[in-house]
This record gives sequence, C-alpha cells and structure tokens, in this order.
Amino acid sequence: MVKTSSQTPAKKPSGSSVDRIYEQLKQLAVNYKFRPGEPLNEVDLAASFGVSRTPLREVLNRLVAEGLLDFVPRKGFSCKPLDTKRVFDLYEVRCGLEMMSAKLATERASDDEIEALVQFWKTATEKFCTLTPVDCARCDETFHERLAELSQNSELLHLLKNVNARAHYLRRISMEQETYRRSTCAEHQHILQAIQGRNVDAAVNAMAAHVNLRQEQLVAVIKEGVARLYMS
Amino acid sequence: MVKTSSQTPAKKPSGSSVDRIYEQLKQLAVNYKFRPGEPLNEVDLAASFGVSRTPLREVLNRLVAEGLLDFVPRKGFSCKPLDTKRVFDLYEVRCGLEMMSAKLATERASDDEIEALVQFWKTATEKFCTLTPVDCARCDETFHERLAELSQNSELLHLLKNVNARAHYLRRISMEQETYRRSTCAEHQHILQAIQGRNVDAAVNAMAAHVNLRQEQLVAVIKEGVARLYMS
DNA sequence: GAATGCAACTATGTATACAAGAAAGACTAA
DNA sequence: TTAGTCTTTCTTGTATACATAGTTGCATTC
Repeated sequence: MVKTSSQTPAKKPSGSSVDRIYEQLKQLAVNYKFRPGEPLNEVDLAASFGVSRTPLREVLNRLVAEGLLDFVPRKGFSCKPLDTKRVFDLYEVRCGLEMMSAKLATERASDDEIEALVQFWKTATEKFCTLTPVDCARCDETFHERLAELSQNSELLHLLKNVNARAHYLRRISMEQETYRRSTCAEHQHILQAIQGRNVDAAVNAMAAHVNLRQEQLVAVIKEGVARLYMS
Repeated sequence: MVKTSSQTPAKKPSGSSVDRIYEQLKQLAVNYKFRPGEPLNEVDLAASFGVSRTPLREVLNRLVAEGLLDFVPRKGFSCKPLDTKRVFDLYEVRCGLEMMSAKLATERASDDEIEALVQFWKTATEKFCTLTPVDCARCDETFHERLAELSQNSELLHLLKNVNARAHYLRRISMEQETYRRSTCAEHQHILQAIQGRNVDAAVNAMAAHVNLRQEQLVAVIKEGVARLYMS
C-alpha cells in the first residue's frame, strides 16, 4: 500500500476528482511506486485519495487501457510486472517510433522550429549533468517529445507519449549511470545536427543508435533494476 | 441514438457487464455507428445495453484511453471525429508500425510460422473477391495482425491492434473499391514472398508500398467517406 | 497429519440516489 | 423584436448500498 503525498484525505479542491487523481495515480504507476504485480486494493486506494471507488475505478480503467496497469475480472487491478522481454519489446517499439519521428521531423519541421529545439537542448545541456537522475529522465523525455511534435503527426506523438510513459521508470534507471547522462548530451546534439542538415538518413541512424544503446544497457541492468523495485 | 441488436434489455447472462458491453460498444465505435462528433447520452446508452451507468462509464473510459472516443469533462463522451489530417496521420503511423512488423517477422519467424501464414492467405485469397467489403476488411486485418505476431514483439502487436481498430472503418471504405480488393491479394503475396526469401529490405518495401497505396486512396476518398458517415 | 467441506470474511461488480454544473426555455424590460 | 436574466430541466460527477464471487481459516473426517 502506497501513501499519497497528502496524509489528510479531507481536502477536495477544484476540478473533478477523476482529473485530479488521474495524474497522481499515473505518476505512482509510471514510477513503480507499486511493486510489480502488486494487487491494488480499491477501498484503501480510494481512501488514500479521499474519493469513493467510483471515480477511482474510472481512472484505473483508463490506466489499464494505456498499458500502465493490469486487470483481471473478479481479481481486480494490479501493477504491471516488468520483465526483460517487456523491456526489450518496449524499447524496440520505442526505437521504431523515434526513427519515424526523426525522419518526419527532418522532412517537415521549419528552420525556426528546429532552431528552437536546438536552443532548448543547448540550455538543457548546460545543467544536464548537475541534475538528479529523475530530472534528467524528465528532461530527456521532453526533448524526445518536442522532437516528435516536429513530425507534425499527432497520432505518432500520442503513441510515443504512451510508450514513453511506460518506459519512464526505465529511463530513470538508465539515467542513474553517469556515463549515460553524459553521452545523452552528445547524442542529442548529433541528432539535431543531422536534422539541421536536413539529412534524413543521418538523423534516423543517429536516433536509432541513441535508442538502441539504452535498450542494450537496460536489458543488461534490468535484473538489478527489478531487484531495486522490491526494495524501494 | 443507436439501437443495440437486442431490443429487450431485460437479459443479463453470464460474464460481467463490463466484459459484455466493452466488445459491443467497441464495435459500434470502430464501425462509426455513432456519427463523428455525436455526443453519447449515458442514460440512453446504458438503458440500451440493459445496465446502469457505472459499468458503462468504465467501458467508455477505456475506449477514450484507446483513442476510440473523445471525452470532455462536464460535457461527456462523444464519437471521435474523422478528418483528412487524422486519416493521414493514422495511416502514416500504421505504415511505420507495419514496416517494423515486416522487418522483425522476416528476421525472427520460423519457417513453419511463415508457411502457416502463407497457407492462411492462400485460403483467404480463394474466397477474398467474393466476400463483402466488411469481411474483406476483417480478413485483411487478420492477415496483418498474424504477421505482427511473427515479430514476436507483443508491445508492437498491441500498438498495431490499436491502430488497426482505429482504422477499421477506413479499411472498410478502402475495401469497397473492387480494384483495391483485388490488388490486396497480390500485394500480400508479394510481402510473403519477401519474408519467405528472408529478404528484409524487400519485405519492408513491399509492406510500405502496400500501406501507402491505401493511405493515398483513403485521403482521396475521405471526403466522400465522411459524407457517407452522415447518411448511414 | 493431510484433505475436504463449511462458514465467515473480504474485495469486487453494479445499481441507485443525490449533488452540481450546463443547457434550454420562458419571462421581463428596453 | 431582441437582449438579458431567471428558472426549469437535463446530464454528468460522485458517494453509498447492496449483491456476489473469491478467499481464508477452522473444524471435521479419513
């Protein structure tokens, strides 16, 4: 059972319950605050958010559809387990989507849009190595999602955001190694250079190399990572 | 308002309500039995399924997360509109996923698995041109999903199923032109030959050509299709 | 001591009631 | 007539109650 940030459930401010608890519960899920496979007790969870089971279950159903939780009828909701195969598959799909993203961004983004992203990453780079792994992960995520926006394909962006959410915890693990924090900056710059040069193949290859490196790393450290899940 | 198949809501057989109505409602959504943008009245819809609003809303939330319906707080659920841009984006993403699928299947499927798919399509081909457009669409969908299974990547398969569901109605439109029904058989065989020859590039290119052809056709006929949506 | 069956308990599935926000309509005033 | 506002009605948001399936633990029996 996870404690929510506020220990006093007696507050119910603005906006609908569903809106409020959706984001909170999603954060708990993507950060694996529940142990993999852990069954979620609806009554306890609802109480910890200060709502009834009805809106909670609506949120849980959404998260199941997004692939962030599991559900078995008459058994209930549970945290999605993480195993090597799933990590591999997730990153393989991510790689494919990111390659599309790089290709389309190179073909479609305006010079100004590219320049804005370059500036964003230049600013990020300066502080990147001083950030916590969690903030690095978030920063990295933002970079990739802003890049996907340049593809001008909202369906692609949506899918990539979903995959990124599911890979969020993995990205955190990845960013805990200083080596990878450091190489991220160079690799992103490499990708950006290819896009600025309007070189589709170079951009796609740079992106593929970037994601594949993480995939290999993650599959390698996943056992340690999974072990750590059980400690937290 | 859409009438469900059973006009007598007084039956409640086995299985949970959610399980039962999920599939039904999904079919209504993917076949655009609701007009694009049409608001869904929860009370009426629940009554037509013979259930209360609680399980209905759980299903609706799932379908929103799957991208099959829209939702605006305090306004409710509505059918997702179809426009040219969305069709284009959807097929562009589909193309990318199918190319991944073809690549991985070529690399990973066993000879037996490929042979089974070849046999499946040989059988399908014989009756394909005599089928209704709806059955053609379903058959085509099955082919692509079975191919995706050979990629041995369940995340890819899951994403592709989702995209296929959202494109289901478009596929039906596509299959209404006899030209496209006919060319589908040849193109699928072309893809299968490349996979059997373990020629990754050929398989990917054949798949890309296959999907892109539909994309172009659909973007062209989408106005007519959308008009027809309002007639049905 | 192990296994089977019963009983109490726990958690999920669904209906219903009520609260509250939006929409539609009616009435008044300019 | 038209704009504006008030009222009524309809729809959604959420809590709660109850039904039912699943689980646990204890007792009885072999």
